Amino acid sequence: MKKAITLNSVAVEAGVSRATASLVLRDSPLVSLETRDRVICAMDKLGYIYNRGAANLRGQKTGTIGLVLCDIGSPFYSQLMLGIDEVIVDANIVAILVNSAENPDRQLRQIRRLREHGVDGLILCPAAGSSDTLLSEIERLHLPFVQVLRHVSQRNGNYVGPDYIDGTSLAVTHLVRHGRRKIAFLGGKPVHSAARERLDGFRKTLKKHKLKHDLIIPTHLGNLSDLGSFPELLASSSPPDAVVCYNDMLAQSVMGYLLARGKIPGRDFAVIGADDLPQSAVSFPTLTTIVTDPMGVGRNAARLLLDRIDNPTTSSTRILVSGQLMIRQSCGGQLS
Amino acid sequence: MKKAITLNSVAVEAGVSRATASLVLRDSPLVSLETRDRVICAMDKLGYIYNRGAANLRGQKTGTIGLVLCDIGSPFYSQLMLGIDEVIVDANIVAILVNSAENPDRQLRQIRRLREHGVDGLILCPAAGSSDTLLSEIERLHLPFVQVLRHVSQRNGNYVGPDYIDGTSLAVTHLVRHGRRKIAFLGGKPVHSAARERLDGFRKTLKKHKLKHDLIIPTHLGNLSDLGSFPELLASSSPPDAVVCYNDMLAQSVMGYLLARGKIPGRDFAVIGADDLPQSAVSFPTLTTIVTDPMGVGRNAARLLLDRIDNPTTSSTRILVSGQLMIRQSCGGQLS
DNA sequence: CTGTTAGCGCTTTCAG
DNA sequence: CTGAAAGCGCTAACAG
Repeated sequence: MKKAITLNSVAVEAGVSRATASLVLRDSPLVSLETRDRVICAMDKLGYIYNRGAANLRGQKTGTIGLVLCDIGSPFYSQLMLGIDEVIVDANIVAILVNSAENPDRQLRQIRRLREHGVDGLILCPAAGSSDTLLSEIERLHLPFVQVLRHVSQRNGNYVGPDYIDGTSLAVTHLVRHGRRKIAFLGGKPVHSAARERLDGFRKTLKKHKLKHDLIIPTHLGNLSDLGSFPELLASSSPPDAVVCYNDMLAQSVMGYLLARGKIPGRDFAVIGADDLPQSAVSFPTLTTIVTDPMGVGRNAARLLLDRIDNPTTSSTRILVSGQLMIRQSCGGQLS
Repeated sequence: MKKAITLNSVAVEAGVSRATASLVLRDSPLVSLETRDRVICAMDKLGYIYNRGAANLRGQKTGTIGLVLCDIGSPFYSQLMLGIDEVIVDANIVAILVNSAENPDRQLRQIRRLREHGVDGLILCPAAGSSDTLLSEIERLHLPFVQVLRHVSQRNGNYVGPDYIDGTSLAVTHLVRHGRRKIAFLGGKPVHSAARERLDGFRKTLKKHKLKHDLIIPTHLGNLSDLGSFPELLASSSPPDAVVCYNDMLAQSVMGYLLARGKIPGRDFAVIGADDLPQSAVSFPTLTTIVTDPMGVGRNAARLLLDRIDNPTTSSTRILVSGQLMIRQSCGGQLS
């Protein structure tokens, strides 16, 4: 390993002091043009690389944020990251990605690790089963944070997520308007706020229409081929005529299941998903879905976090990205 | 901002010197049990947080690696990250994720930024159109790196990727064996090695079977609804009877297109994808696909990088994760 | 087994 | 406009 090129060597090469070189680094207007040029030349010549680690030691901010997701394997989170990336890249900030894998212990370990690395803040999608002490844990670390998609507490902490209640409600209303009367909800147990809110919207709206609202079918969301008791229900003497799914992936799986049995979604049975993933626009049938705009959530979350990093004392904010329904063939749209 | 808790305050609290406390931090056996306990107690009591940034200033390694992807929005990359995460998490290493968005300039900027943050190495999926100076650029930064999925140069630099040539070849052979004679390739221009290798495997194998091998349809992969000239070709007087697609997402889109026109993939037309994404096992029809094992690629890449970080001088390694064909309904499998 | 002493590479007063 | 000097929090010899 050859000797590293430090700001000092640059300064020597340019014939100035280290302090002056440092000023050039940060585009300070206090340096003469001539000197600046000389320093910049020296940097190029030596192949100088700025050492942020050293700078961080003095300054407060590291220019990194932590991203704690519970399932980095899911396409939905990819979209979220895209939105986050879009805003942090302009702020010259970089994201450290860790995976809690829905495991609260691992989640905490990873958060601590992030803290050791000195991240300026955290975007966090709390693992299912996170205890409500999670937030105070993070606060004890003096880390600004914003929860996305799920929240641990109804009141505390910043939160950005889709309006699941409203979205699910829109979906149910749409189904009812299209004459569906026996509507099931497929997917997930109420293990976190995002699932609970969906179920709330589902029940509430069915109740409003005086319809049966207990057709809730849990599945293991990590496994797309798990449709829970849906097959049995479908084969029963009074099968449902529509299903709202936890997300698009599951909805696509249901559509596959129906098609394989000769039922055409959108004609014989209505299916609605949630998320509006790109593939939902090109499948057969195309999928009617609750738009949750993960990129938008990501953008908002990142912006909120950056703001909180600069103004740590501001009180908690919650941003609900309002949902809308993308109507396609699987319910309501024209089947070609 | 209250005074930060440093190792020094811990040492004072525990009544030892900073050096001793530092030893405790790193589980050195040179500290008496009794002292160790006292120090650990002090840490807990004070809520001490290890400052890696400061440690990095002395040591060589930061315990971070950079992950430079060209499209963090794609589900395929999610799987890759899952594999990488699996191995680095055990090594107590954390990944900084950046997105080149297929833009070589942005890619270089991001790599420089990672370097400033002191990453120990790089896992890099080179953006389409990366010039061959990219590798020397990175080497000049003294960064160990491994390319994944695509490579800039045939010979230089570590590389881990699926065996696209072989995989595509398997697909074509399978189609021929099932009586398909007019086989098209859908998706992508040969803008990077991963695309070129697919096309090579495609042409080579068709040639071997003495079949027409020029039915190559470029599409814009970022847009799933872009099927290029496929619709026209299908409507022409001598349409193809099978298509190998660049990836599963595109294959699903094609299947949607076919179904919407009353053609059943696997019966009237054969479709093969690539990647074996989870949804390909539950769609209708289920998708025959070239398994590229993104998680496996990720695992191998991460392992290779960690090895190269420890042994920087070792010569370049290339790992081809061999492909296989997952046979399902869209070609060869039983349509229920 | 524990303490002393130098730095790592940078920023930041404070004087020129 | 430029330089000198004092750290940021930690590790790594080297002495005790």
